[in-house]
Amino acid sequence: MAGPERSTRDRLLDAFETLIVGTGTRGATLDAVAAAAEVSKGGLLYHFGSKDELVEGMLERLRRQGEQDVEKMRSAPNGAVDFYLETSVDSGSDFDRALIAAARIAQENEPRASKALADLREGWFEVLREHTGDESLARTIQLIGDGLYFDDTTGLADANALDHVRAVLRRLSAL
Amino acid sequence: MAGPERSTRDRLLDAFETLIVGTGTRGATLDAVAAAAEVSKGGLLYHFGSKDELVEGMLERLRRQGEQDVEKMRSAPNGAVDFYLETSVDSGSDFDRALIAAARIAQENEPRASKALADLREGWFEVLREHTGDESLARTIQLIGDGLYFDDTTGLADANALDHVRAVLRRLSAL
DNA sequence: TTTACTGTACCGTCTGGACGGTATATCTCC
DNA sequence: GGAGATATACCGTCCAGACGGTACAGTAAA
Repeated sequence: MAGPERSTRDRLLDAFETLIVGTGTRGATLDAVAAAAEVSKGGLLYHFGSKDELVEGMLERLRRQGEQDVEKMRSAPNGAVDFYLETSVDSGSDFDRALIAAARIAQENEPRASKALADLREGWFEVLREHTGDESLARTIQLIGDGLYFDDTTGLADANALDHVRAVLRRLSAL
Repeated sequence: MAGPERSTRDRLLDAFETLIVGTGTRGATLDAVAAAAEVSKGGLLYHFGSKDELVEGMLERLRRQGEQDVEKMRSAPNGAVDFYLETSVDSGSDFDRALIAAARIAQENEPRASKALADLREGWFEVLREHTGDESLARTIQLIGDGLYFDDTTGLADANALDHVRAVLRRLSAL
């Protein structure tokens, strides 16, 4: 374990997200989060005074990760559209995990989580519109990305989905 | 209240779904479901011996509703594709509610819910492929539908989304 | 001395579920 | 036809355990 020495705070957020993704918010109890991060419950509550602060901390980190992702998307070698679609299927990255966790929380009627996701989506949309020069197409691509994400996180994944989408987009751009 | 006399069983399932959709599975406690259905907790447990049986009952009803929906889609006057897209945004129907509730449960690592949804999606896909004669396009349309659903249930809805999709599809069919 | 924890003990509330009871309708045997 | 048995559809209470959170004494390192 000579890794990059992840801070306890980050390990707690990692554990929180992983539990939410794996078992839903029900499974992400304070005890479970502390145990998964190999920290005592007292230790968890030292960093995050309540479950709500844990959520807040997670969303804050997501926003930072999101800004970086939009940057990467903007300068992706194979183009923004392909970058967006490719990263819409869960690759298991930290960012994917944070995104799925936030979506789960958003569905529980948490306006802060919905807001964070909406802001992120706006960032992606801007880049998609710039690169396609077409609002309708940009929105449609974003919906396809959402669909890929949804399927992935609901156990409905289809390995060939991305190829089908690419085929259709190729036909469109041939116009 | 001269209505069609919904059975207690159905009212319990209605309440269960409504609570899941509104507040996530956390909010759908036995007490809350019983109260919402205006039945005592004992009464609930008479019809569904455990929370698991409540889930089972819900999925069973969803399967029946799903079969009917595929029938309707098959013979929709404006075509199957438009029917599918239009019913992918939450109209507040019983079927929509059941579908959203099932998706929530599926995300909690419940293989039975994932299976029920996957079967349903297969039914829709068959019809989409028949009507488009194109597997890639059918899959892509299905992804767009999933995206519409996801956005709707995550508080990210965009009123014009459907119009943008229609515009893109029109361009495609012009080929 | 401050920071970053560990560990244990505890509290009030909520949760799933068990259980005993009740009202009413239907069926059974004489 | 009347007495009793049985089934159906519930009600309301109780309990053990889990949960979020508090409190606090101790520790090891910088």
